[in-house]
Amino acid sequence: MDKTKKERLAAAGWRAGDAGEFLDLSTEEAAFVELKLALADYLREVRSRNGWTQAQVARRLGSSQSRVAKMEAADASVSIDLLVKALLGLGASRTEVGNVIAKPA
Amino acid sequence: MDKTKKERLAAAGWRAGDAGEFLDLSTEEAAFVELKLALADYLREVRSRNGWTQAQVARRLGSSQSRVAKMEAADASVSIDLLVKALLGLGASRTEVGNVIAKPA
DNA sequence: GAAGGATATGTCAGAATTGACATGGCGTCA
DNA sequence: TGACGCCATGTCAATTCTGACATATCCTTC
Repeated sequence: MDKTKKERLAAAGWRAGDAGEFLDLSTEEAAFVELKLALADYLREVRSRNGWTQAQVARRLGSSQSRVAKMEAADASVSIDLLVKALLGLGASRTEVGNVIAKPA
Repeated sequence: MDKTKKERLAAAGWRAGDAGEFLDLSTEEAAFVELKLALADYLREVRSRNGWTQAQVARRLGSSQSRVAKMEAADASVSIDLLVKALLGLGASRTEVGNVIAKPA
């Protein structure tokens, strides 16, 4: 199973329980994917909490609706850098970002 | 002042106090750089705590000594993804990474 | 069930990141 | 002084990421 497929699957429906349950993710790979999912989920939460559309968020960040959708889906083409920059750009603090990453879902 | 120069300066000697003191970093840019510096510093700490050389760490991570040096220097060519993967690869937990990011230096 | 707004997915050219190599600097030891 | 180990910096080809566009899928509301 290639890396793309793994991230795709993980991003798709494996937020219940540990990602990498019967996927062949090493523990570090699983931790990485989970960390990314946590940020993606939080991004969506911040957006909906403020009643924004993906297009509005995209405008704020100087990006596009499709990329915001991919961010929220933790798509394989989205980096942690992008997610962190997006959260900071929407007003989240460094501490807030850290807590999202640290907290076990 | 361009982005590269800013990160370079910040990475060089501005860990005392807030980066972006008299640099023209916006608050989000400053938060991003500080976050990156925190991870870089922690990487160096983990390495020295274990008594490893940069070359040894590089071997463990499947990278090179020069890239590890750049990671620890929070070089502009280093992504947060790379820093996070490095820390996880050296045995740090997701929570540990989150705490490093969250803690106000 | 057509229309419209919102979100999802595929693709791609341009930009950014990465491992590797070369080389330079620094401290230590003989 | 020279040799050696460790860290820093510059460069670059290959890979990966990103914004943008096109298009598809969902929901509501009428």
